[in-house]
Amino acid sequence: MSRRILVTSALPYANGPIHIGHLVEYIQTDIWVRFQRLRGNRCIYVCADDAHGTPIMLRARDEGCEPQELIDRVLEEHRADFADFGVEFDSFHTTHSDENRELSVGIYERLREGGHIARREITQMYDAQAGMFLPDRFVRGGCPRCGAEDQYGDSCESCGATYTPAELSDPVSVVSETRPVERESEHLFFRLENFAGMLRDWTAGDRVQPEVRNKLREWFETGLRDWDISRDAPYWGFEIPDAPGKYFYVWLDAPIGYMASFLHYCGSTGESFDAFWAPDSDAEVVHFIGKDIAYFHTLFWPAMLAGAGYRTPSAVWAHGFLTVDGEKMSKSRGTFVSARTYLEHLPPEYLRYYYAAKLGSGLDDIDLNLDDFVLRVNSDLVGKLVNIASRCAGFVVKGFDARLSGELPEPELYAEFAAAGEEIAADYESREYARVVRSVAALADRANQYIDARQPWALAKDEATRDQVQGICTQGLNLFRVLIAYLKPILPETAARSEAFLDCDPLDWDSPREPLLDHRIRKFKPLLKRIERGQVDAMIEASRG
RNA sequence: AGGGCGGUAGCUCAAAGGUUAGAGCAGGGCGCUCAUAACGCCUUGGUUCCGGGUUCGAGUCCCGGCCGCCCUACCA
Repeated sequence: MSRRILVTSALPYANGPIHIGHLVEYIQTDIWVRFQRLRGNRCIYVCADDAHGTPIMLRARDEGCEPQELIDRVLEEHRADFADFGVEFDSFHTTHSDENRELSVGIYERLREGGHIARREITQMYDAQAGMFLPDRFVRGGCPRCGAEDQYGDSCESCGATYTPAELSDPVSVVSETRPVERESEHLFFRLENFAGMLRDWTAGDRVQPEVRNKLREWFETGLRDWDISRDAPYWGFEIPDAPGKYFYVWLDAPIGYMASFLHYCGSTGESFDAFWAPDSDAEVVHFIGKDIAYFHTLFWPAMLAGAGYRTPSAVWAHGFLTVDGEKMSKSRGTFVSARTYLEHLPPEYLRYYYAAKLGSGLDDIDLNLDDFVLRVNSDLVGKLVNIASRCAGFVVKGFDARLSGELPEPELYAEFAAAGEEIAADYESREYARVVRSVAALADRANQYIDARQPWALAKDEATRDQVQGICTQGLNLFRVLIAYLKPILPETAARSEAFLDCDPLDWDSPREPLLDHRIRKFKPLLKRIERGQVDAMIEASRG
């Protein structure tokens, strides 16, 4: 019986372009989604732009436009970037949508009715010049403990002290560059403590990774505090129905955006929303996120869902960050590469492949080593994998009218390749893509060894042995076909070109069971091009700023 | 500062406490010529970050350092 799975990636913030750091997550998720579909599972992949919050409001103000114009423009850019990287969403929506407003208000009201919302006065920094309350991060000043200059209003990057913005020496609003004042305001809070028991149970299983579970223990031990979910006008977001002039904090409606995007999908396809979100749903809901936002997704989010009468997620899977040549991405070093800039210099599948070659199931950061990237892609994909097809195709096309033989000379070898699919599938399922890539590369080596040992080029020269060449190349091409099937979640375009070359049905996970025999293939055209270090250098140069 | 995670060959990564720590790539040598200078065979390369400890046995477990990343609830 096939599974029904709703998959999400974290919502990119709608105030800037997608970059190669973001893409780790979307590529990781897309690979998993494509794998599930190839296995015959029903897998729906949704995402959205995170289109609310102070930074978007201020950015629009800076650009002299309405927030709506900004987020509309960014939405189109994001959609194009993802599409060009082969990230195949069923729905890429926006949190500033009717669906999200309806769901956010609904969840809020249910939480309120359940006694999970509290109101109380807090003191916050206020920028009189700009006429707005300031998030802690929008106040900068000297650290009260170590004296470091120009620190955020909530903590010091230099000594690690945590404090309130009022404690800073010489606090300055980053909005107006003036000194902010303290002002009282009533805020709404989500009473997370009400869900302490539920959350302990929920996080105890394998819904979260062991590293995250360790992390959560800390939160439980220090006690769950109320979560401030309102912001005062002016704020770009949804106004709270029973609190005029107050808006939902962007992080309240952001995860609800997952549901909203799915609801949007339901609207256009007739899929049942409740089948996935009702408390008794037997469908799976899986969130892919970065390790930095684990607590939003493993504390607030499941608690909100439980409190509002929805099902909780089946799993929340966090990944690490991207470094480039061992360091944080940096504009001055040119390693802060946008998705678009990458696409102007290199094919998207190479990045998909390289990320896959680095990704495991844990939270470790992954490194894009630019030298390694060039060598690895050229060696694995062109030198090993595509080479198998390239070296066999000519013999079959020229010598045998492009026709594959009626049987395999070494069915046992083929069976070994086909049998490897089980372990590879388990690795995809558990997000151990680096293991997938290693397994396939090892099989590609064996395929090349096979061809090397049989020496079809020598046999072709002798009339007595010429007939063996067709079988050997048929064997080689079938081994190639199996490997392409295994890599199809990572390299969808290459897989499509390979299917066209082999003139076979679209490959799925069961395709390797039956080899392609007594069948006409097409003329071979290079499936992938080798890359040169110069292309990477040009990309880095174009990203330097 | 506290907490979490990590540190293994030039590079990228593997190794349920158990042979002499392994692969791929890069480097060196040989072979081959079907293939996008692709492929095959052989080969160099290690104080497993440092210092202690537990154990018959430690890359792995414990303690203390160093380095990197993340979190610390109002950046998103």
